[in-house]
Amino acid sequence: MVNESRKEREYLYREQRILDIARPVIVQEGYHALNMNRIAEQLEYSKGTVYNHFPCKEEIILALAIQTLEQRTEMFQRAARFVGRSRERMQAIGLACELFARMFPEHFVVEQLVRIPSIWDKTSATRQQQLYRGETCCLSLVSGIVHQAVGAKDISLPPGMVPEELVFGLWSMTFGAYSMLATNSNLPALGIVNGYEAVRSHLRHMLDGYGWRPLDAEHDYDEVVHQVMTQHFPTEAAQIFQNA
Amino acid sequence: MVNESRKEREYLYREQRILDIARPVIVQEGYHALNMNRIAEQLEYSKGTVYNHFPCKEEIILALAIQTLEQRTEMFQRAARFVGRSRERMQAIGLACELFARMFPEHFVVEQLVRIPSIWDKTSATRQQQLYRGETCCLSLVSGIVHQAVGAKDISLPPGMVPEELVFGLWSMTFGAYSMLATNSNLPALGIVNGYEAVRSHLRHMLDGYGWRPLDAEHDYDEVVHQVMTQHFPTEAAQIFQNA
DNA sequence: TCAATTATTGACTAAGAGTCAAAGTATGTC
DNA sequence: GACATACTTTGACTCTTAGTCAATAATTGA
Repeated sequence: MVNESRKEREYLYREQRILDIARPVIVQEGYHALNMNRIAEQLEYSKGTVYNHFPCKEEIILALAIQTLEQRTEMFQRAARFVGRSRERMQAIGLACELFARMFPEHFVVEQLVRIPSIWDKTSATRQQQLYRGETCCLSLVSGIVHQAVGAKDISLPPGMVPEELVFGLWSMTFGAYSMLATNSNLPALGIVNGYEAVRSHLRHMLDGYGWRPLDAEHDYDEVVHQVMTQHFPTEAAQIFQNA
Repeated sequence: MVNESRKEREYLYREQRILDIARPVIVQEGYHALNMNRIAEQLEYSKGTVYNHFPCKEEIILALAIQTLEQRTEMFQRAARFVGRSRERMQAIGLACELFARMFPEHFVVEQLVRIPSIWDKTSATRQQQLYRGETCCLSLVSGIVHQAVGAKDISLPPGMVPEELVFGLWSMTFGAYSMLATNSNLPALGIVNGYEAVRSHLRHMLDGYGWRPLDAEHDYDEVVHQVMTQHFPTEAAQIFQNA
């Protein structure tokens, strides 16, 4: 049984290596540059062996998306540990989200790729479920904070709106903005110079619009950001804001 | 010269036919189902002739994106003609945006496709410029309304924020939400039942958060929507809201 | 030691993007 | 109407790459 687990470990290690080979290729040279011959060559195994791990190219893309989503979830979990009022905790999530987007801008490219129907449809239901579970986990974490807010009467949602739909709004805004920042080189010409700052402002104003207490003007959220950063994301923050 | 222009007309007509053939294939069967042999066959011309029109497959995708963007711009222009206070006119744009998204949900799939770096990089600078011009036109239309609002003191933007950055927020939210609605089949399971309604609410609350007067509570924006719909989008509204 | 099981290989097939020399068509001139 | 010139269309061809699978190699357990 010791051998069995050694083999298993080696198998998983090789699977990880395939992803480690694929990611920089996709990120730096694009989807078309990613081909199975090349992966096999770099892996120093034959193509058939690569196909033992992943039944098709698309499955590798999905595996990459799942991996970054797990990173993201881990960062969200860390942020959610912040002890404070509901909106302070949401601010912590907002910071985690921005740090994640700046550390892994390619995530949004891979995420866009994997959603292309002709790619998605080729992947296995098992891995699709895995991505969905990751998404669900991430969303529940955030909607949990909204539930806390509703419970504490820090916010009162419009009639008919559930916490998940509020999270959908925050998610849409960040997904839309970070995707465009990653792929639309026209933005600077349009006058959008500091996209990340704009997103921060929009999220705050949106929550203000919903009347989530304490409002931006009633509280020093920059101080919260500072605390979360030093307490929960010291290395990440140093990496991202070194030049700022 | 009459002959010359007849030939030109025929050429443009055939170009349009290529796009008309390509669009349903991409929408219904996906990117991979779109191949040049098939287009040539349906066009009843040879592959070489198709290549005379478009130097590569990717260029067709970009041409499709430009076409829908033109549709969108036309609808935005119609909405912007609404005479009223700045936020009423923005509400008109919001309606146009939703109608567009519901009439052409595939636009967001094509838009996502065209931004994939390995697709984008194969297209000609000329057509890229064309898409950028379309975007610029659409965005200017909307930021014009924000300028009107600032001028009329209906809104006062936070220090350092330009009107274009506010529009970037609205754009991110709608692009993100409509893209996910078009490609993420996990949303209902997550509790997001009526995405379009949620987006409407988020946009209103975000503008409220920025203090754009008259606030949602101070004015009957549903009445504005009704007016814009009957005055500027009678057929579209009938088509979309027939069952609502 | 050896049979059975499991893993690896890479030549092979299939499909589709993109090319280009040859064939076909239109136009203008005498 | 005959012919030269310019432009258009064609589809067989090459090339790349996804995916397969019978043959080969390695591992395991008795």
